[in-house]
Amino acid sequence: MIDLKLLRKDPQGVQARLRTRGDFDLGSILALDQQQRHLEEARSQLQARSNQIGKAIGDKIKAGIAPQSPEIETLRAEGTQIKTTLSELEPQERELKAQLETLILTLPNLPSDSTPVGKNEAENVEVRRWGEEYIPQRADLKPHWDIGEALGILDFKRSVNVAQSRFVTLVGAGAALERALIQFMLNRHIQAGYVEVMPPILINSDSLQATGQLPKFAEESFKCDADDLWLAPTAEVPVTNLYRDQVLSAEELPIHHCAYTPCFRREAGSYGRDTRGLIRLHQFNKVELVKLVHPDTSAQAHEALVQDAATILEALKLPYRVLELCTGDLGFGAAKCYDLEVWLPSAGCYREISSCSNFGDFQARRGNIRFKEAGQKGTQLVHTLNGSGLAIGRTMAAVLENYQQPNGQVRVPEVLLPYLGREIL
RNA sequence: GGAGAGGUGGCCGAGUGGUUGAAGGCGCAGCACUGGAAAUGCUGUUUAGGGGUGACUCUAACGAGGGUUCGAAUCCCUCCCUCUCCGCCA
Repeated sequence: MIDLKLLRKDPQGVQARLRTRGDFDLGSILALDQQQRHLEEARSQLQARSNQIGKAIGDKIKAGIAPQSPEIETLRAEGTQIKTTLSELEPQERELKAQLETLILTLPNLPSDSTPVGKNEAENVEVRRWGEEYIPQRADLKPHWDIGEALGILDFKRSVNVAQSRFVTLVGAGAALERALIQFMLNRHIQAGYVEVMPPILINSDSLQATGQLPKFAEESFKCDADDLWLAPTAEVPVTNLYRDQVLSAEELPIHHCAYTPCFRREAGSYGRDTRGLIRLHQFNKVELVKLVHPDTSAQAHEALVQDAATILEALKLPYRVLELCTGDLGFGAAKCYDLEVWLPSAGCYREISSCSNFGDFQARRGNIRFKEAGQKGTQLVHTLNGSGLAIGRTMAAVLENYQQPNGQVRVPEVLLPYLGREIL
């Protein structure tokens, strides 16, 4: 959620920064805000008088004046009068506030000053590449689904029986590889200082609203209607929401978490895309990195987060590149975002495997996640960041494709040997 | 699923209609004491919104929403959540 005070103070400035992401109607928000404040002023003045009356009656009764005396009856009558007026103003104000909230919740975050301006993904900026010497140089490279099915470790067909299309069953070495990847990544991150958490993955609506998936992207998540709970689309949601409505002390920051969870996405609106393989499934595993930090350190924390995710790809010797997303391609809540894209030889291109975002105070304001500096008055909003470290299914795809051998076998990346206990899949 | 208890400030915890924004404690900050510290003593310390350049000021908030009343943390209703015991179950 963007800062309403900032919007009030500098509407042009906010408008200009938002325009780099699309068209948004700030005028009606400002108008509602002004109306609401007028009402609030009128209402609070009435309440002040009402409080006076209440106190005066109390004092008089205490002083021994009879409760039924005309003096008190007059005050009582005025009190009743005020109450009638208030009972009209209050619902109006509440309604305005609700409208205002609805509108402001649908506004995306302001891009950071350093985010390149651009219309869409074509204008993202490539920051660097790594590992081109590891790119397989052969003509007969197969896509990972062919490799996996031939080895009998990926079963898409029978998964349709069990669920739907866009689900997979991992068999034998496939399941073992998935587990190994999870374990390997978590161990790395824990070593780097992240505290592992295993959060609930059925989550409530407040949580989704705090991190920005609601109200705008309800159709992207699976919902258990009977219980008013949702399947987490990413561990970002439950992990960040561990701190919702809390006041942390400054010394508790920074908070670094890593988490393995399954993730569930409806992938509405991407029906034709990536229909085969592990790239776009309704259910997939992911190791996520989440940080809550002091605002002064969030930029560095972001760079470090990207590097922590990239380290995994380097350890697996998977070629990748780093993109900085332009304003037009930025996720809803992100102020700044780097994508890591891994090399997929069968497609001959890089595909997203991690998205590392700095949300600034956007999520913290929605989720009311604050911290207090010892000895200072008031509270401040934390900055939240997160990134995949990494998406397991896509990593598996990259491993199968980059490590495939001419005879159809797949070599196991060196760093996974201790986890898998075999050199060949 | 059945029975009961409860939701109060950063935390613990009092408080059943009128200076209760809320006792007390912890924590935190300042001061005193000390060579320095600990201990101790004193003082201060909620958040959010509005108005004002500012000192400051108004309002709201004791799980949420409604009701009674001139006045509600306190009484009534509805909902949500947590805990304990029993049952069932991975």
